[in-house]
Amino acid sequence: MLIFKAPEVTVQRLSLYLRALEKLPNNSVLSSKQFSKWIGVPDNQIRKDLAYFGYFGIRGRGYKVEKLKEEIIRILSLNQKKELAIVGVGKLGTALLAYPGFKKDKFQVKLAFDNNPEKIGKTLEGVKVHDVEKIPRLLPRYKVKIGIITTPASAAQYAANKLIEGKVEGILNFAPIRLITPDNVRVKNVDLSMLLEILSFYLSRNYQLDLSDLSLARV
Amino acid sequence: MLIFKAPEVTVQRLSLYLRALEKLPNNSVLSSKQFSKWIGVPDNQIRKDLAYFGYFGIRGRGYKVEKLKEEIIRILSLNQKKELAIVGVGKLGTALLAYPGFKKDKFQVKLAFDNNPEKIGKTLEGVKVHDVEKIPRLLPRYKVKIGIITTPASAAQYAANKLIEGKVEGILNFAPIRLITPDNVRVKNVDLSMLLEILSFYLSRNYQLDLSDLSLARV
DNA sequence: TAGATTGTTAATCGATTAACAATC
DNA sequence: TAGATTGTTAATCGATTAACAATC
Repeated sequence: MLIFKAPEVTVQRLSLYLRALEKLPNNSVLSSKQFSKWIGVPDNQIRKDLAYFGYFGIRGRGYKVEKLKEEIIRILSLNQKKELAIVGVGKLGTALLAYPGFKKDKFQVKLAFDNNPEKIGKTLEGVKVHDVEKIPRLLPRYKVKIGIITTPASAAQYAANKLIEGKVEGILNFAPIRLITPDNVRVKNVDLSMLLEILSFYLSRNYQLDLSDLSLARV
Repeated sequence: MLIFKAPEVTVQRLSLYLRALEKLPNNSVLSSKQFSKWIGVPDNQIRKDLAYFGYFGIRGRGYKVEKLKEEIIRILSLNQKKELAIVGVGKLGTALLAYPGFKKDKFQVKLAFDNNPEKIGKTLEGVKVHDVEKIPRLLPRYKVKIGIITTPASAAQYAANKLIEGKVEGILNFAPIRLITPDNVRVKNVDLSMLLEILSFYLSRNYQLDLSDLSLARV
């Protein structure tokens, strides 16, 4: 079946749907309308998002929770475990090593790297810290396809280059810098100071104009 | 002057522009074309983003770096220091307490909260940990307008409610849950497992179809 | 002045929302 | 069958990109 490529926001929402579905009993059935009301995403958007990948519902009835979960898991390819490597075990990197949000059954940090000789060889949160130079050699051995960069900005591009040499296909980047990567390596940035600056922008801005449905605002 | 409300992506890029501009000498002048080449954002988009807020350039010449920096700082209201509070001092919260990306001159964590009696009263990274129940009382005293939530998902909405009672206007949420907040409280989510799931989706998907400029893909 | 580049309007693109035929 | 809800097409909305008059 030929379909249009789904936009990334759709993939994002699939992840959201899955998380919600996991709170429901397997044998229940859910209409997009009910689902919409619960998670706050329009029902037609839910149906559209799913339609990019196939038809999973029953007309007149809704979606079987178990079936839908399975399908989303398959679409996101969460049926096989994903091994992770973290580069840069400062405070943030070390915290992420043991982050409970990375559910052990789906994502697991297998390798940690740093360039600080005092850290190399140590074991943090049960993960041994290696020299960054070893990234290209160790990654394939541990089947790591996703790297997490928690180095300072100055070291991030170098870390990315090593990860790319190690044949990762995805990078989660916490360093405040735009990485340069080949097209087949997807990067998701977590740019904390940018996020704070966005919040700063909206502080004390008056939303009354928005609420009145005017799209004009006075500077 | 009346202008259309700028979209959030524009605010996001302003933050990016500022970071880049800070690497240039104050007295230099930069055209949008040069800037574009450097940061990889189309020149007309740069001009459009800036035009939401005024006209800062010189026709035929470009933008004075110093002036542009000042304007963006003003737009993002980064000219006054922003105090932060962190709720939940587990590993991630503690790491963020000392996060160097929160430049001390712009953003500073003033308060930390937890509900664990063993942590309350301790001082971590130079910040004293208080009982979450004290959030509404302490926040105004420290002029905190932005809260960071690093609790488990199960405690996040309660933390958010307390922050809202304490009159925050922005929340940076690391818990994997969609918070419910009033319209005047902006939330930015950092959803690490969602980000990993997005990366997982794109793993091993072949981009050849994209590159050939077909927008059709075979499932 | 001639060349360059801004600020802004118009055209395009892509995602969201609305609407409804298909069908359980 | 009648009512409900999917899957999908069409309309709308909003952001990006293209184009260019204004002007340094």
